[in-house]
Amino acid sequence: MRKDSRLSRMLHVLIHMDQLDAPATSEKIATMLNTNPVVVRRTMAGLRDKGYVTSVKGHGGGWSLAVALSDITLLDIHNALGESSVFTIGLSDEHTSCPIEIAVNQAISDVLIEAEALLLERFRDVTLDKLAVGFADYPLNQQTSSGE
Amino acid sequence: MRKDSRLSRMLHVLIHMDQLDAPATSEKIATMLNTNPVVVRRTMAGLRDKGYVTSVKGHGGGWSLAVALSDITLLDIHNALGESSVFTIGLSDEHTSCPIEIAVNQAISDVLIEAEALLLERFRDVTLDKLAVGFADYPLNQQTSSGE
DNA sequence: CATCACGAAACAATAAAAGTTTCATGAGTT
DNA sequence: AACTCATGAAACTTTTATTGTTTCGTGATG
Ligand code: FES
Ligand code: FES
Repeated sequence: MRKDSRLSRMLHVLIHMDQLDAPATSEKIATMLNTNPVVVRRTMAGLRDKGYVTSVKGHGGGWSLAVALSDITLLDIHNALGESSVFTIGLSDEHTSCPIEIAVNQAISDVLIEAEALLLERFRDVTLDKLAVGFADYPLNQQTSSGE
Repeated sequence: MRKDSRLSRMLHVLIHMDQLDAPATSEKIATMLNTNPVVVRRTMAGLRDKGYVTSVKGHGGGWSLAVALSDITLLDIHNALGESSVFTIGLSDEHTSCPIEIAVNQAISDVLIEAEALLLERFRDVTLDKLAVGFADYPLNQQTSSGE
């Protein structure tokens, strides 16, 4: 089952951004993530809509943090990415009037809801500044001539 | 993100199978699930390997429950299906030596592990006989002339 | 006014899961 | 023994969500 690493990647980016003076361009972020600028814009758009980052066009433009890392939680970013569900597990819907299917789906659903609630609760407890430790000199804008 | 409804479907099938006298063929199960026999065999193979069902070739062959529903838990079936992870959320691995990526992944991983542990614990608490209620007359081998 | 960088939309490539086809084998039936 | 039914296994095709790409428009800087 395919994994969605956007949360991990965006957190990584945001924390690096906090160490920058100038905005980070989509191009630069894309290089850092081994992807391309359009994908970066697509993903960051959700964060901008929620007000966590701002984007500026033109010369010297790019992406900047709009709020302090201490005011952003994992849950904030998770929500901003608009992921439907955190689980790979889904329910069947072929026999919606079959009492057995109903009972089975109810049982699974109960568990998923409880587990997701715990997960979101934990995500809400972690602010990004707690993760910005020991960064030393791994800035986003550093020219890594000797790659990776 | 794609959903995996195999757990829900297999539970449904197993409970219906419990109400049958004769083995259920892959063909019959496939019809019930709006899929095809090979997919059914592929999925049920995992359950057979763990001993929850048996398969018999030839005339009158097919799939049968090997143990009582009360001796099978949601966790058993979940494990038998061999799903790697229950989450759509993955970790990044582009900069494995970057302390920020490490911290981010650690934080996410901690939460996922805790949430998955809760989920598996709950799955272990539910035996299939608890779901086999009010089935009335929806047998797997019933000829539904007036479809679905 | 030239360049930079985002925004948006359309399109192509990728990859995982599901679906399909084919053949072999074993188990009952006649 | 011959026939039919049903699983097992392997190779292949289709589907679909996501990612990646291309192109053009717009605003901002110098
Ligand atoms: S399968 Fe449960 S009733 Fe059609
Ligand atoms: S990005 Fe965190 S260091 Fe290369």
